[in-house]
Amino acid sequence: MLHLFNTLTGTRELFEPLDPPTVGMYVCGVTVYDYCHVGHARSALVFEVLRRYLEYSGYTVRFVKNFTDVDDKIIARAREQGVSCEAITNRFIEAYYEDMERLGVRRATEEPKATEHIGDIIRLTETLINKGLAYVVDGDVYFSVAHYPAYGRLSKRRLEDLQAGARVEVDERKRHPMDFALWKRSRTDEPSWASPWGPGRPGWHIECSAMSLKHLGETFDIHGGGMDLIFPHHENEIAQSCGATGKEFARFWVHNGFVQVNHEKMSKSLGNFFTIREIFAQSEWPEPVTGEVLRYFLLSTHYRAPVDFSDRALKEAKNALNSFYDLFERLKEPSTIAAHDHGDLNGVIERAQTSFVRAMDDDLNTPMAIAALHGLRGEVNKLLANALSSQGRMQARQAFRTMGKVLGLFQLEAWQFGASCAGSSVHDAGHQHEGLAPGSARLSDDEIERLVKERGEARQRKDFKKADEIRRTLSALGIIVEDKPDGTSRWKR
RNA sequence: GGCGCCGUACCCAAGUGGUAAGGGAGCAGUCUGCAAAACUGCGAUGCGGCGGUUCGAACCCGCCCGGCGCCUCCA
Repeated sequence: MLHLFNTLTGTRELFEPLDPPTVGMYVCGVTVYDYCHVGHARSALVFEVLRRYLEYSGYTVRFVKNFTDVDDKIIARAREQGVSCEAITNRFIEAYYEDMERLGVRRATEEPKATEHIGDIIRLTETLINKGLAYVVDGDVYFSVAHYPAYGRLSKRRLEDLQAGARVEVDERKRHPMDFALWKRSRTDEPSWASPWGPGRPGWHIECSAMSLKHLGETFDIHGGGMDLIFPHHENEIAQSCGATGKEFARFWVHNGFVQVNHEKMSKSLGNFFTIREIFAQSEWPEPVTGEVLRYFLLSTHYRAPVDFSDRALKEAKNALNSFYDLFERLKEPSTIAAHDHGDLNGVIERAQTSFVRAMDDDLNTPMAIAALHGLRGEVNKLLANALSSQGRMQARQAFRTMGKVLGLFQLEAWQFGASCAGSSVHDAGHQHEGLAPGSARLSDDEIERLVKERGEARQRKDFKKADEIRRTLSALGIIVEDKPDGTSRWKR
């Protein structure tokens, strides 16, 4: 039974979908005017994991994630570069997909764009005007917060408090300083669409109301986004949606915490952000490995807590993953043990699964879920030391795959991860590593295999001096050689 | 000024009333030709501080200290 922290109520609540087994979930995506940074990655990842876990729990998820492709910053960026807004948005949507793919973030079931819903937005705005919740001034349309009594429900703010703190210059044409634009009159060189109020474009908040309404209906299960969206964006969405339909809007509001650098929020204005592509470009690991390391790092902190980004943290994530993939490689090695001899494997797996589910059910406690996987790692290592049949080994690997899939971890083959590889002095060393060469290693696999074989031969004739010399050579190139009990060796980068 | 978050061992990080998970690093041991990996053992009498409630508090309440976020675009 999944429990989720609901920002609306400020408490952890039992999650039950409105219309099981379907779950309707809307998450605010990105404004496509620049590359994504780690903060965007975290948000995308958190809600993807929620989606994966809901699916793991047997639900069918309708997952809607939007692109904001009309916005002041997009216009500014286009002007700056002397290109059209479409050129900007197309470019960064494509970049978004590239980044997400490298992180292993699956696409949502629907990914609507604001510009494809102008008609819906206009109709919704008209409804709000007709209901007396919005008014027109010189081709602009504003939402009237004073006419929506529940304003502030999500962010727990009172209009009076907001008024006192408002530091922005007040637009004299607005009836209340907190009134916000549903529709903005366009200047001549800005993108615009015909509307009952003249040519213009939608305000920021209205698109999410219109798109969620269209794709998920008036009331749906989960609405997510970064904590910084609670106010004003989500507050305004609620006002618009509930104002227009008179119905409940999203039932659960889920917000992720920030990625920080040196304990400060990672943001454009502070200039302390790392784009996802920068991290991949600078990574010493192969691309799929870097993606998994980032996932592990981001999921090893609870989604609502802040997480501090650093090279060191990434390295720690890599080390932790190494211990899993090292095990997976050993699980692949052949066993002479009888097929029925599993020890207490079934019990061990069952207990790990119970802990894993309990953790995930508890407001998506991924750090605890990861701890359960570490527990299983230790148990399987012990069983392996006491010998485990080939069948048992496969079963164990499959358990890691199944639970790991919820977090998007453990799906690679050990050789892809750069974990221990069977050396040429052993069986089936046929793995191909082309295209995965990490920046640090200059030797080809063939050369490494040759040296490992040479070392094996030296060991056989007890020429340990020579053997150690070869190992040192390889070690200097970042290649670790491990000797197995049967006298053969495995290696890893 | 208003709203809110965080502070747990050297580092990361769970735990939100019943007596401190897990990972990394470190140290010691087993194994090994030597290693590595794995396994075993060691490590906070204490959870920012001070009070209070309670049979019992890291968890609840109050005050204080330190760090941060939102209130303006922001994942």
